[in-house]
Amino acid sequence: MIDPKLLRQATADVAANLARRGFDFDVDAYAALEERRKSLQVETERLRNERNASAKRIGKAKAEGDDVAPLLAAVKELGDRLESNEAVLSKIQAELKDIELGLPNLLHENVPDGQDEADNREERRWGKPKETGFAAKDHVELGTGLGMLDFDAASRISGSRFVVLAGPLARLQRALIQFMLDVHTAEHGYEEAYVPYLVRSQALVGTSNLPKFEADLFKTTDENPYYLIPTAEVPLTNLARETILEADELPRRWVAHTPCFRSEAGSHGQDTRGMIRQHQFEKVELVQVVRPTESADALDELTGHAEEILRRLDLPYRVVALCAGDLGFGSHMTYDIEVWLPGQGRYREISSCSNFTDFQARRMQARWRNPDTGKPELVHTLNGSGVAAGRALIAVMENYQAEDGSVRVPEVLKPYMGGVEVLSA
RNA sequence: GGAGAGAUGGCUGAGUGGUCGAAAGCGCUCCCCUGCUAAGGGAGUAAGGGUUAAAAGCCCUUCGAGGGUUCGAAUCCCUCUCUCUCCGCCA
Repeated sequence: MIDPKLLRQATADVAANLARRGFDFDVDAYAALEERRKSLQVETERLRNERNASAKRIGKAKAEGDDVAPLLAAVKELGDRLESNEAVLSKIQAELKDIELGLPNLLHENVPDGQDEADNREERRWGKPKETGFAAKDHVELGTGLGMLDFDAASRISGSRFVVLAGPLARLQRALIQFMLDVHTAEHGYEEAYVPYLVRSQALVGTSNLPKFEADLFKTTDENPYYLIPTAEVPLTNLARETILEADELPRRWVAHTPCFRSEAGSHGQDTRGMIRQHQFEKVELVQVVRPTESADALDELTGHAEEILRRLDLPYRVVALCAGDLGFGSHMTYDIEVWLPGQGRYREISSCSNFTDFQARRMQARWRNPDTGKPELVHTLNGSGVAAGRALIAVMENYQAEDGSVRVPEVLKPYMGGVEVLSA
């Protein structure tokens, strides 16, 4: 959520910033509603004050044994007026809240202009796509050739967009996850967490997946539903929910491996081949909760933590700054890391690192006590994939393939593979 | 799944219709005293919101959540959520 105060006072500036995303904010409708809210709230609070004062007088009169009947009559009419005012006010406040929850985050000034993926700005590249000397296979061909990747079995069990991994390939994914967790906890200062995979709607409102993106989520059917997490960002960021952290507790850094569940309604037709886009995939997620002044640096640092994983795996990648039109709803600034996939002959997203500033913190009332003011203030939250394990598996398969369809195990994963050094049929 | 108890400020915990945003303690901040770290004394210390250019001030809301009774609710009634204890079941 954008600061409601800022929204009121600088409505035009906010609208101009959001327009860079292609977001059309109806300023006049908002301003009219806000105007009504203001006059009605002032009046309602005045009536409440009157009512409270009367109630106090009655209490006092009673204590002194006076007749309270005339006082009671006077306050009756007040109550009716108050009631009708309150009803209208809460309706208007709910409408305003809906508007506020529907507004995306303000953009950082360094976010490039643009409408979609094609306008993202490349920041840097690491590693060079290797010359194989033969026609590189994609992960589907490699995996099915090894007999370790089975989409048919998955579809018989669960339908499309699921996969079954078998044997050493399943283990290779697990090795990737262990490796990433070890690096982030031992070297990058993250605390490992095990978190719920089913969450309540309020947790998703906190991270700004709800109310706007319900269609992307799986949910259970009862009247008080659980949602399956689309990313560990949801439970991890909500660890700071409704708390006031002391200054010396910041920054908080959490890492977790979880499965992620995405309905991805509307994405049909895209990436239908292979395991690029699945309803269920594994990911190691990094979350940071920091002081507001430190979030910009923290984003660079966090992105570097994710990059380090790819470097150690010796996977070529590039980093792009997402343009205004491609940026996620709650993000202030996002770097995507794209890994080289020889089978596709191009870079594909494997991590997305974002600074949410106070956007999520305001929704979940995640605060810290600023020693300068002594007052609780909103923290800034960040998250990034560190990295997506399913896609990392694809990248390893395609980048470490040999002409005969076998796949070498990357050096850093060998300790996790129980002696297996090559995956072969 | 069954039975019972509970949810109050950063924390512990009192409070069963008005003078309660809430005793006391801990913690924290400031001051005083004390010629050593210790100890003692005093004052202050919840959050959210409105009004304001901003602050001060004033006002509103909040004692798990939602609804109700009442002129007035932390306190009475209803529903829900969560926590704890015991039993059952289970990994």
